[in-house]
Amino acid sequence: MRIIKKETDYALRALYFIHEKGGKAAVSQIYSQIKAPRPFLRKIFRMLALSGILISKKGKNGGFEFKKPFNSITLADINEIFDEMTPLGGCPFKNRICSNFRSCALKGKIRAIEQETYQRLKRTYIKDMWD
Amino acid sequence: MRIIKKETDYALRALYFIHEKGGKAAVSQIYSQIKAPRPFLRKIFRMLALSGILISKKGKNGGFEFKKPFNSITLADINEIFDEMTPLGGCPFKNRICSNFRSCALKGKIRAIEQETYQRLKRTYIKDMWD
DNA sequence: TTAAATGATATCAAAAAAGTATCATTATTT
DNA sequence: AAATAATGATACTTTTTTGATATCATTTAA
Repeated sequence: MRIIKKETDYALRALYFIHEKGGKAAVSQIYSQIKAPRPFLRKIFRMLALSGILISKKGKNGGFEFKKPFNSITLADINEIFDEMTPLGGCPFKNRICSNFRSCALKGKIRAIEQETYQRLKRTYIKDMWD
Repeated sequence: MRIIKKETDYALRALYFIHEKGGKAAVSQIYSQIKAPRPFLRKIFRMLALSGILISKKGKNGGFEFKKPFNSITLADINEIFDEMTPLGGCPFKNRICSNFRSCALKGKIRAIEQETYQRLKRTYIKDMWD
């Protein structure tokens, strides 16, 4: 079972770091602190910006700052940027849908469990993850 | 998020099929019914036998039958054969443990969520998954 | 004008998951 | 005894996903 991806892990650490630094930082200041590869973290940050978690400032002295308040960000907010949930009525094995899709009783049960876990992520605020 | 692997999925369908067939069947009778590749299902069945879920009978007219009663088998029983949980105190990214393992606050939180999901699997009896 | 930041995108590499192939062993049937 | 049909064991291959790079364009402040 894989709850989160490495991208989510890096994103969480990076967001926490920015928060501690007063709410703004550039990738060059962060990546070594959280042991993330610079170009990978850059990609992650672009997605965080596209998703409305951060605002990016280009140019010298640029960087990223929070758009969504740090205290309001949940683990689900970050996770869903990097990992898709099975849609309602969908099969958890997107690419390997078998021919009994219609009558398949399992997919709904598995998805329900996935959704319960997702609800748990929704209740987890990242600000509390370092307590 | 990936709750179960395809191996678990096939195993569930196969066990249900055996149950419907009266409690005993050979791989050759099952694989086409559940749309699983024969050699893959064979490998899966060997693991189910090694794990004490099934008993195997070799030779002509051989096959597999339940060792553990069908009604007592949970989703967790099957899942844990094919997918390992993060151990207590361990890192969910086994292969990419960073240098701040000791002080890492995240790994415990993520594992706790994983464990909650696992507890849910433990409460799910496979006999009920076709209701 | 230069330096230092992000935007965008294409590509690559490593790991995990899914699936195959093959030969050995065992038991039943003929 | 021989043929058949099942599992045991194991090594290998392929496909998919995840993690990571590389590169060039654009923007902005000093």
